[in-house]
Amino acid sequence: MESSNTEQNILQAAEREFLDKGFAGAKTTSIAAAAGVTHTMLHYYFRTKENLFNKVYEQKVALLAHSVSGFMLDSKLSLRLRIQRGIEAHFDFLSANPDLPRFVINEIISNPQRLQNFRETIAMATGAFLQHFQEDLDEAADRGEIRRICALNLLLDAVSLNVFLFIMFPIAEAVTLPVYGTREALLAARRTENVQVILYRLLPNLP
Amino acid sequence: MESSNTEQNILQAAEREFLDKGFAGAKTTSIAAAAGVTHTMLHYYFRTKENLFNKVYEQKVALLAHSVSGFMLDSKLSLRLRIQRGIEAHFDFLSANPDLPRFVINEIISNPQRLQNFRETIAMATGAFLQHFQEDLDEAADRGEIRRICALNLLLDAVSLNVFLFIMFPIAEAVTLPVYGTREALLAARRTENVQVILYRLLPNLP
DNA sequence: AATCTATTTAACAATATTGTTTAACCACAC
DNA sequence: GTGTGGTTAAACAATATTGTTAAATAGATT
Repeated sequence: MESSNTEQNILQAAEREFLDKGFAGAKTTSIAAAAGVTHTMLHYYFRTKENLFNKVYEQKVALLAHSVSGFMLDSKLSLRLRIQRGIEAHFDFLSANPDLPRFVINEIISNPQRLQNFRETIAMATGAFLQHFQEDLDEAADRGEIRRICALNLLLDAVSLNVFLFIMFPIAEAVTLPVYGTREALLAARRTENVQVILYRLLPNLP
Repeated sequence: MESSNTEQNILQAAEREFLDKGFAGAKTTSIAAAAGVTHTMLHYYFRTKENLFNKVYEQKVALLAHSVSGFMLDSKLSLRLRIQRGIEAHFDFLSANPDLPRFVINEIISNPQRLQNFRETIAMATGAFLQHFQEDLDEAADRGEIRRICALNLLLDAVSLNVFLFIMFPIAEAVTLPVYGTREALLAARRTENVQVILYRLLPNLP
């Protein structure tokens, strides 16, 4: 018996289907077919489509939340280097999970109730991080290492630069393919550029 | 008789519904109800759901394509000022059409065929713009007014910063509300910040 | 051997959704 | 007045989709 195997197959097929087509666009029959199991088995394991979706969704929300923690490398490196590494880690995470942000936001849009459930959680988690991050920024600014800046703005800048590419990938690829040629070249170029943008943003005015 | 009025009512209701829920999530009955007309009328005017969707979609793709042209202000202003105005115009356009990018990309993801139809169109239109823009950038760099930069990178930087906020608005709002308080304050802050990021990116190294 | 679980096949029920048809109504134009 | 086109209402057909059920099989567990 490959019990957990079948369950995993269904979950993986469901993940692919939900990510591509959203909740409404995904069909349980199509998921079952993609998973190589019968329609009956899908309901046997998950009873309802909603149930199956929630399993996938919770897992993905947790992943997305985790992705922000990539910014919090509290090493002994310089602040600038820490920020650089944080952005690169975030970018690499998105490379491995390219349609995660679109999936999560789409479900929130079509079902706003979902956001309410963890609205406060978000505010608290990021609030704590931002407060600490702001202190680091201010201290570095006091030492003249960086330009003075609002931590929230810096965070949004970095996340915007990184996430946009993956959310709009097909369009971005269509626009950039004549220049970069390959997908890999595009990713490499943007990974570098995003870091540069933030570093220039932080570069202090020379005296 | 309010013939054109009914048709417009349907189109507007369809737009709202398609933008919120996507093609699969939108229901013709729900659209008809929202438009205040009968189920029959919707089919009388548009025959099929697909038909109605295409009307909305084509209109939105045209809008999105048009939005890039906001960057091309060929005035006699300095390059830096032209870029600043272009970004602001783009941001304001997105403020007025906040879910346009998500709508267009979602449909492309769930129906990749759509992209093929205007893949070359995109490449050509942006290609022409980028070539001209790159010349302007190079000349300004020669004069020492800005840092030398790839036009495509600059375009992606600006568009990323602007578009991300609107695509992820509910999440961004949840994160930033404790800091900015209101939606308007958030928008104003990001509008300014996005321009700043690009201007710092362009700031030449002092000699 | 008896039992339990995973599995397939097949048929079925319930509902939602898209799309059509018909009959009737009303206003306006000719 | 007659006809035309927009409109409603109601019923209907066709299909898709979700979900359930029953019967049979086979491996593993007891």
